Amino acid sequence: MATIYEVAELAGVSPATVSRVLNGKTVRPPHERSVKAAIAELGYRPSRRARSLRTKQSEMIALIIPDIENPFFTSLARGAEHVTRKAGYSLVLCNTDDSPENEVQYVETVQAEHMPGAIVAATGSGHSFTPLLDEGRPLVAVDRHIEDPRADAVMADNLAGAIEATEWHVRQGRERIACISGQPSVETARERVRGWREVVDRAGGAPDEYLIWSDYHVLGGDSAMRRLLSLPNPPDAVVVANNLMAIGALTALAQLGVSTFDIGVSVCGTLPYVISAPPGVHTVPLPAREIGERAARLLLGRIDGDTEPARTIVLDSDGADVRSREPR
Amino acid sequence: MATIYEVAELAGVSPATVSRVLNGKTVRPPHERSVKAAIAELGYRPSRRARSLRTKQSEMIALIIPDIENPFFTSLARGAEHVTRKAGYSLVLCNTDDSPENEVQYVETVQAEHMPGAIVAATGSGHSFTPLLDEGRPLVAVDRHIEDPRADAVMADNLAGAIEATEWHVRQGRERIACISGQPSVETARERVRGWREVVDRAGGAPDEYLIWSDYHVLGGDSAMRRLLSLPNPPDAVVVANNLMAIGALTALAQLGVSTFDIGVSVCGTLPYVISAPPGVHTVPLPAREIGERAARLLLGRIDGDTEPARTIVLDSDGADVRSREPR
DNA sequence: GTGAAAGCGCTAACAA
DNA sequence: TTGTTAGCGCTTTCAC
Repeated sequence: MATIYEVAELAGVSPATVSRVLNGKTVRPPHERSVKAAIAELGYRPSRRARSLRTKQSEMIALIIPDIENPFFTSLARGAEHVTRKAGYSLVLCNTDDSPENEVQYVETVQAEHMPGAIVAATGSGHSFTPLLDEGRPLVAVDRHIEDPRADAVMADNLAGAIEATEWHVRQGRERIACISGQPSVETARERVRGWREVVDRAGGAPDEYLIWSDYHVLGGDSAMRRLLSLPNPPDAVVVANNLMAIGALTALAQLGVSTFDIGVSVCGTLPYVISAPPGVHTVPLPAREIGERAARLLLGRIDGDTEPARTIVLDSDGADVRSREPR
Repeated sequence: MATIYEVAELAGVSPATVSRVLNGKTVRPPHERSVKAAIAELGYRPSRRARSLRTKQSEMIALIIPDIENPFFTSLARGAEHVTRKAGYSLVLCNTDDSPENEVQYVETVQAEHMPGAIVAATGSGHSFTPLLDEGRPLVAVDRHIEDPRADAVMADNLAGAIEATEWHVRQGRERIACISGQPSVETARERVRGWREVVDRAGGAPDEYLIWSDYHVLGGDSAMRRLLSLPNPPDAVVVANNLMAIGALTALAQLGVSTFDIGVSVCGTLPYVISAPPGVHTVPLPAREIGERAARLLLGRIDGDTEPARTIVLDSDGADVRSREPR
């Protein structure tokens, strides 16, 4: 690959002048022309790493997520990629498999590559990311908060979503509404339980066995649903707290020959590629793509020097702003 | 962030010695100890960009794919990420939306960041990538070939898959087997049509209207299926050439109230998260994740200096090797 | 085995 | 407006 020196020599100017042309500084037109000609002739591309070493900037953003195979994160990634690409940034895909060790490895990568910031869906509390915040790198949490007041966040309105999911059952005339959620260490799992409980309590509450803390995976939804069905007094409706568990739960129903007429299912999240939503199934979409887009825009703003206090952006099912909160 | 000089000073050695410790060269044990202590104390991380500028190497690989939201590419990405992470490399997610302009932009990113190679599912012939091959950067094509003998490739056995998908219908006693494929410019679409035709021709062929060149998207599958059903002499079975079109086709059937008993469906690819495969639906899985893993391993080998002639690795539905071909 | 010094390709002062 | 020069943080000769 050609260097700036070769371009300079071919164009008959100094490397500094080439640099100026590259960076849109004012240069006398004839010089500019010959520099551009030389660039074209040599097929020259400025070296980002050399520039980066000098300017201490980098156009590389980390997207740190637990599972790219979960369609929620896939859509989120798509949204983030779209925005970052348009801004001339590249997205580094960091899949952690929900493992803190992998998170730490990727934190080190962010440091080693001097990435100016990251979009993060953390496993647990997110303390792995403290080093990055300490160094002043902006972080935008997505889907779940990071336990650090310096990080921005973009989230769905999980409470409202769970309330809507549960109220739908009520409107259908269901009276024994259960809930399958994720692990209690996960913020969204807790929030959705809170929404479910709020509605259920208004109608006199639900027995303890109606709440199952599962794991957000397909198999977890499957076994949770089986457990609910085997109860002495089984529910007539279930709120499922995420997309993958919903698939598991619906699979269990299908295999057991139980119709969604007998037991209604309402889902916090979008069912990926449902061939045709069975009757009795309701879905409260999660604006995954919009979360990714908003997070990317927020992060780019921070990188650009926005020093406002950290914000939490909450999006409703349509991806519209619910409210913006000041630092927690 | 601390630099190698600060570490050297704290450890009472020269930067060169610190560098040697970092790179595992032989250094007198006491020195090594004090250097390591200094590194720990300062929380020092070597700057990859500085090292990269000096060594002309980089641990960043581009994954260039048309659509991360297609579960096939999602799984492929997952496999590639897994392998590259273990090898200390990072994956840059390059989503092209099937647009050559975006491909070109990402080719420029690969150059600017001096990435040593890329995994590529190209739009069209893949000529966008010639500059990279000209510079000697190894490329591994996935899913579809690149029209360049210098690029390796890892693919599914699409011909065999389509044959199996079609023969399944034959075994079910179907007699009028149609095919919904992608655009003829796409290699996999052509291969799968070839497989379908091979089986169908053995049984006396199929009318022209039974072959639909659609577009690999959900809506394409939907409208293609509707078109087939409205034929004067509609088929009693359909081979659908990819996962997304299969979803569209099945949705159409469901909406029209046609059962898969009346019209069998056989799919080249994996149906993502099917709640329960309807009877009369058959699936020939595509080893997406394995393709990603193999491609990553192959690419890392090339980066590592493997200069054997370009190979095409073909994997069957289980992800096992079918054969390896010499350059085409 | 270790240190001094040069240089990777770029940008930013500073002079001219 | 332009060129000269120094330096970003590292690795790698080359002496010692």
